[in-house]
Amino acid sequence: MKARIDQIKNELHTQSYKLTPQREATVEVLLENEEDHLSAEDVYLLVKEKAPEIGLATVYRTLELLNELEIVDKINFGDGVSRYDLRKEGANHSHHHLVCIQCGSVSEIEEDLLGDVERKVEEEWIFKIKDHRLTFHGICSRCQTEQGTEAETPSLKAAR
Amino acid sequence: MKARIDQIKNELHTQSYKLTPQREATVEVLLENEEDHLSAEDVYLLVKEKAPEIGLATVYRTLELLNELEIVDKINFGDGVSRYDLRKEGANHSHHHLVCIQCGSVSEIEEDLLGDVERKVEEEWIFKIKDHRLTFHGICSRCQTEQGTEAETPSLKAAR
DNA sequence: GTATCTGCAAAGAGTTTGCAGATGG
DNA sequence: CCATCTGCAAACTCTTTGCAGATAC
Repeated sequence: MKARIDQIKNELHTQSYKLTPQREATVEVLLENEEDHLSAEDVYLLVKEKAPEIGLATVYRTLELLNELEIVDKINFGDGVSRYDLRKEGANHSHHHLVCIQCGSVSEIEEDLLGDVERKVEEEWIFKIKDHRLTFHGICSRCQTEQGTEAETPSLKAAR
Repeated sequence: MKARIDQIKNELHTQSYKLTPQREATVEVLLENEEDHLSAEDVYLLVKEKAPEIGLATVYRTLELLNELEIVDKINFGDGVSRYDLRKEGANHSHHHLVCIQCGSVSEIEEDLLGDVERKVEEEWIFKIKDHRLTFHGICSRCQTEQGTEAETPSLKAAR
């Protein structure tokens, strides 16, 4: 994790972006919550704990920047907010997501499931694939056993 | 198409929703533009040609209703707008999309490519899949040949 | 030193909602 | 008839932007 943060700092340097404390704190928050698909607001609140003077606009600007540098993926689960998901080191494809329509939890699948599918699409539709988004909506294992559990992740409003 | 519209009307009836001229016009527009991934605004402008008195709010309400009845899918390609995509007759899974990052065009893949993948996910992650969203981002066949074509679909702002 | 970055507040875009009047069944 | 639906405008939410002062390099 130490290594990863230095790597990101380095990436900023190389592209001659300044490494401000705000950007540093934002990256730290993203690393500390890698599993969590945070919205800009979520990130803002967490960064505020480290750097109380930060403004929401700066968080948006930083996330935007990190998205352009392909350090995070901006994703969207159909509720009204963008979420920001750290790319795995060296990954050039976004990973997949399982969104539970009962409790709202989101989990990740690292494994690349689309190798065969992509080969087929590139060939049959003559489409040069650069990235993909794959999300499954359904019932997570916990909700399948624990009947009738209510929303656990209030920040994820039900996809309308 | 005549059949499909009656089927949708029937669906509304069955659920005891009223069949107003506004709803009828909206459904017609969706059917006439099945290929087009219209935004609410797009739908509004098209419906206005048939029924000039309609309000944008009604379009939103109708699209929302059709989404709940699973007649349309509300989808999101990462630009700021929701798009509404008519489900194919009898389809219980959303189809797939190819979004060109050069010209912004969106095309569809009807074929279900995810059979094997879904079986694997359900088994290994113990996740009961109800629906999926699969979008590929890349270069469409036309842009691969015609070098440097500019945005053709101005309504699809580049995903930020 | 100075181009870049920041916080703030205001603006913008998309979507939702409250309400009073209209209307489909 | 009357519950549901509509148009309008205002409200709301998320995100972006303009600006003047601050700061990394």
